[in-house]
Amino acid sequence: MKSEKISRNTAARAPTLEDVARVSGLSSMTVSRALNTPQRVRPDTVARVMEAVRATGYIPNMLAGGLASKRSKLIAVAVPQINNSMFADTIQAISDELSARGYHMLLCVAGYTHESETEIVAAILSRRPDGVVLTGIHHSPELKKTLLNANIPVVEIWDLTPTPLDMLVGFSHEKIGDAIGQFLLTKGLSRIGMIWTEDRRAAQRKQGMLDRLRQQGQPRIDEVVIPLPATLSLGRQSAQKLFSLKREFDVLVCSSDTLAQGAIMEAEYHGLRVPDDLAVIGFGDLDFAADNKPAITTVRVDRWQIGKEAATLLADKLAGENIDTPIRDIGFSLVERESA
Amino acid sequence: MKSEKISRNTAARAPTLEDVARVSGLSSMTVSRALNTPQRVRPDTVARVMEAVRATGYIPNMLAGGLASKRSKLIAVAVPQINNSMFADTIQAISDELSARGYHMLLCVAGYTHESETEIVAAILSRRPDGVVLTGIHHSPELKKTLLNANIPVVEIWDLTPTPLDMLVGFSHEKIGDAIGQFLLTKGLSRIGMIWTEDRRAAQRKQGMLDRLRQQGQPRIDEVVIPLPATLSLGRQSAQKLFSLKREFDVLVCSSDTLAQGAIMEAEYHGLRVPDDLAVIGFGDLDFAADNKPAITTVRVDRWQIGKEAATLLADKLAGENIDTPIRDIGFSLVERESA
DNA sequence: TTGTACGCGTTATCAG
DNA sequence: CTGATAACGCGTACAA
Repeated sequence: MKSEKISRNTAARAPTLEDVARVSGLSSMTVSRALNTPQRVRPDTVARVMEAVRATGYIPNMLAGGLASKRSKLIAVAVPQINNSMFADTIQAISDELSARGYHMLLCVAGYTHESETEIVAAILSRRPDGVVLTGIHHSPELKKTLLNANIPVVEIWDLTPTPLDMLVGFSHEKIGDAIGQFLLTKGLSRIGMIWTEDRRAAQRKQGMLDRLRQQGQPRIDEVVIPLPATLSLGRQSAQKLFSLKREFDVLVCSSDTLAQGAIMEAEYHGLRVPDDLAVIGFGDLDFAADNKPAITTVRVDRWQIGKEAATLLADKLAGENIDTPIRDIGFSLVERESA
Repeated sequence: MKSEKISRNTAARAPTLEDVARVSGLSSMTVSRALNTPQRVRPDTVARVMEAVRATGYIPNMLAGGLASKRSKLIAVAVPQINNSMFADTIQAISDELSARGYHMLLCVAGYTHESETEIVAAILSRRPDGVVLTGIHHSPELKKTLLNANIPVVEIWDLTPTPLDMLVGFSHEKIGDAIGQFLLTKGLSRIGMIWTEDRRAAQRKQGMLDRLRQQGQPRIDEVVIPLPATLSLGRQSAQKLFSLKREFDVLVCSSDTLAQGAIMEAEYHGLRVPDDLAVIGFGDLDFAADNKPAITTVRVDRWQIGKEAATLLADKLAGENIDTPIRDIGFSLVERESA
């Protein structure tokens, strides 16, 4: 018995609530309360507890706490990619807002496929997060079932649908495509080159654009499809491919500002003046778009706001507040600058 | 008693190991083994378990598992910022490697101050992560004590020191500064403008550069200091400020490629040809650097590799492997391209 | 190969 | 306001 104690001590077992209780001469339950709901404990008792916490170097064990209380104070966030300028601000905003609300963020890369997302989310749920943020609205049936079954708040982001799993913060990619199409029509830009990434949301924007353009007859479009993530290099290469077609272009429409920046660079390299000889349109209003030379005409979406609202929705709902508008369309704006 | 059971059922309580055991007609312990160490269970028993798992929709509870086993399968990662191109690739690499090794990533924004990092890490430890990744090597004494006390593997990244807390993957900022200084000397670029962010690692690079330059006499340097994160816009503005000094510059040295890109843009806007009239140097070799026009002369560091090695070190150590080289200097290379 | 007993560290609940 | 007791769901250690 005695040797056991000694070995335990030498193993430097992390102090527990029990240890703090012993040192402070209180029960572990009182210590727990002093830490979590100090207003329900006499101030001087709280002080005694705090003193003992310092003395022991106690650090709460949220695994145990979460198990007992069924609240993990964890929010799981699934994104297709982390090193993608499009999502980085959103993730940062989620993280900031969550930590202000006392939550931690479990960040998972779900990729762009149904399969991986489904597996990832199943794995995620084993952490018993209090809430989940999912990128996009297209999920496998199993995913939906699993998530509904888990019975925790979910926010889908970066897209729009009248029928979200639970809550949603995003915008309509179709409408953005439509707006771009309208813009092209208005400007009389009919010989179109597209530099487009493969993901589903980009595809929706493309569809919206085509739908609009086809109202005025069949548009002439040449397209280069590229894998994610979009880079300046891919933008240049793709523009190069388009130019090598030896066809005249009025405009290059790109699925991200990064690609647009590359396309502009390549155009100028080929002696084309932007926008006089060739217009270029991007998407995202990334931080360089406004200051690029020429400044990039693009579609602005408030990536930061998406994250902030998503986190706020979750935290509010978990705080028991009533969510009157679980669907938040944060909209977008076509920002006409120099490049088109 | 009976009503309790019913209420529990209607409350749709998540199925537990016990439930799976009941359905499969086995003990919960066997189910646990079938799930975690299937090789120690008869194949047909495993099959029965899997069947029951499907039937019940069981999802393991890692809070309970972690509490019992003292292994959370969680790695906490603290970075100053998420939406910072410098760290994004590293984070992505950590995430990828960790998930391949069966770990999840708790991502925390620690900011650039000691205080916040210390608090963050204390909060982190309450999740009982199996390991921690910290950005940088300068930590508060309390942080070190807390971390050492937690007795878990730690990897510090993005910097170099002979005395890490535990393990380390990074490179020497001083040496990079030295290399840049040497480059300037070799090229005869003596009228220097600096566009520099405020963070500590950038300061180290600056110091290294100055030390080298001073070996050849007192260099003439004008500097614009900017807050993080670095943006193209800040690069342009800073260059503008420098130009407004009405002094002649041979070179603009920037603490990141993003700033360099902006500086180049602003220089060209002022009718200066890069590098003929003015050289520009960046840092990071971000994905646009090589394809910028002119291509940016910069210092390449393998941000991806940092993340991959950091995660591997942790996972290896946690797997009980012996780590012979806990300090990994991944080095850097000065990439001379068009801008300088 | 499978099962039993117990403990992990905390919180909910109810009693004082 | 404080304390005793019983979960929470799982894995360790040992027994069968």
